Amino acid sequence: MDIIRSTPIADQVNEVLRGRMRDGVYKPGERLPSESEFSKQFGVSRATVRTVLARMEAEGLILRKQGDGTYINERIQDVNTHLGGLWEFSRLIESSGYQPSIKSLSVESRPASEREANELALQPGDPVLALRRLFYADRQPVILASNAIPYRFIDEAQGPFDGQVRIREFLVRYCDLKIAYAILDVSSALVDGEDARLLERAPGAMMLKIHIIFYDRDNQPLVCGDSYYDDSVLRLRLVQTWG
Amino acid sequence: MDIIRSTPIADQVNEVLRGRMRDGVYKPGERLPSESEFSKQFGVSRATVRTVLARMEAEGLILRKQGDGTYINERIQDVNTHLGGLWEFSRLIESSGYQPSIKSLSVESRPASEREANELALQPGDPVLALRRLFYADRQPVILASNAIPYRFIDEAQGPFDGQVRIREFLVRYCDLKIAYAILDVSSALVDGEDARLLERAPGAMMLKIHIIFYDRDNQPLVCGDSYYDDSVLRLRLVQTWG
DNA sequence: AAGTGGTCTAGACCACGAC
DNA sequence: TCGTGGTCTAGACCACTTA
Repeated sequence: MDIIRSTPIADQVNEVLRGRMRDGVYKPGERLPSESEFSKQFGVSRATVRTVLARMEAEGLILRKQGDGTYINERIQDVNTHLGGLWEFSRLIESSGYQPSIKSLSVESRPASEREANELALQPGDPVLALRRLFYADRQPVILASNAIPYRFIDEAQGPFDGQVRIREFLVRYCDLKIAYAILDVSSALVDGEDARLLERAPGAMMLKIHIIFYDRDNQPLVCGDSYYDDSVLRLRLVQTWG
Repeated sequence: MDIIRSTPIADQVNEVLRGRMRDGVYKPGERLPSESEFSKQFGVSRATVRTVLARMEAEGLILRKQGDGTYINERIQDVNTHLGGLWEFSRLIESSGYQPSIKSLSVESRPASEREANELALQPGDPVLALRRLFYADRQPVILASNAIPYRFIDEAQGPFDGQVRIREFLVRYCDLKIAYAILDVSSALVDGEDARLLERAPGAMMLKIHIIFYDRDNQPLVCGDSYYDDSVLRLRLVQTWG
């Protein structure tokens, strides 16, 4: 591997190891080289190797056993996601084996609802940019997402808005903002009327509803939104690990 | 603080800091002492302090800002859970402000269904211990959980079985097994008949369904199960963070 | 006994934010 | 400029598994 300064060494090692796992250099269920072996191989300290392995362990990709070794978790290989899957819809659709695409239904500026104002720390009636988007798995609509962003965040010089872009990228490109964390509420819900029609489901169909608010490092709310998620097509599969 | 060997220093520091947050020594939104300050204060290396803070950051409890400082995230204080909330039902109910209790509906040995056999790496018909439990928030039933454990895991000398115990503790006490990770599928579902009656909901009520399989470090499946979760009473609120 | 991951230290340098 | 968190190193010792 070529070590380049400027991007953290740990990230580079991370990429190389994930690449080797993808390419089958290390096979599912197999035992990996030891930490000191990696340390020699990459010319980095064992501590650095360990931060990389800790990250992979937290995602369930590997299993480490004291006194024994580190093994690739063959059950996580294909599909499964981290919590991120709950909202990184494109990646989720992709990992379920479909071709993801986004259709922008509407991009408009309007006054914030009371709930939006409350969640985004605005006054009711302050302008927000409202995005309404439909996510497709291959040709089938599977997720209907509605988001609101305080209009004052938006640098209009960057326009026109591309409604097909992911929220995270949207915030970077048009607002120069970075998400630090999100709070999600998961519930079940019925879809009706226009929503059902867009999702090509019968009125009264059961779906998962995900309400989400994104915040930045300064604890400023950036975006809020509701998504309806067709769990008859997409599986919502999560991994939970412990120390 | 009294430093005791035998439990890791990082865990002890962790406990002390969480205690101070609970007790209001550090208040929501407030800036914490610097890493080197903690390092001096506890007489441990900065690296140790950092592993503790990293853990808290991953749970969304604190926000760290380079060049500035570390702040307590006031939005996470009260209720919110980590992914663990999806299945550590007692803790979830508690954090929603209710008194949790568990009623054991049935504890029986029976042959594994085809699906169970598949998920637990058994032959169909191999015996499993089937637990059926109802979780209450105060006096209201909110979660109906059905789990199956391969019977060969169970050390009968430890019996009789206590159906009111949590799965994690059950595995430790009766099977000497430790959970390493779990894979969950979240979907929406209707409850009917007996299930609806137990949950005191009308037949055809909408609920969240959580299917889960637990594994140990050797990637051996330990338990599988289905849970119905009344999201009209309990909120399922998750936190997602990024590096 | 040898090798593995788990914990911890002391110290270095860097990037960034506030003053 | 100074203090903060972010990254990395080299080395030590321990606990555990396997042979």
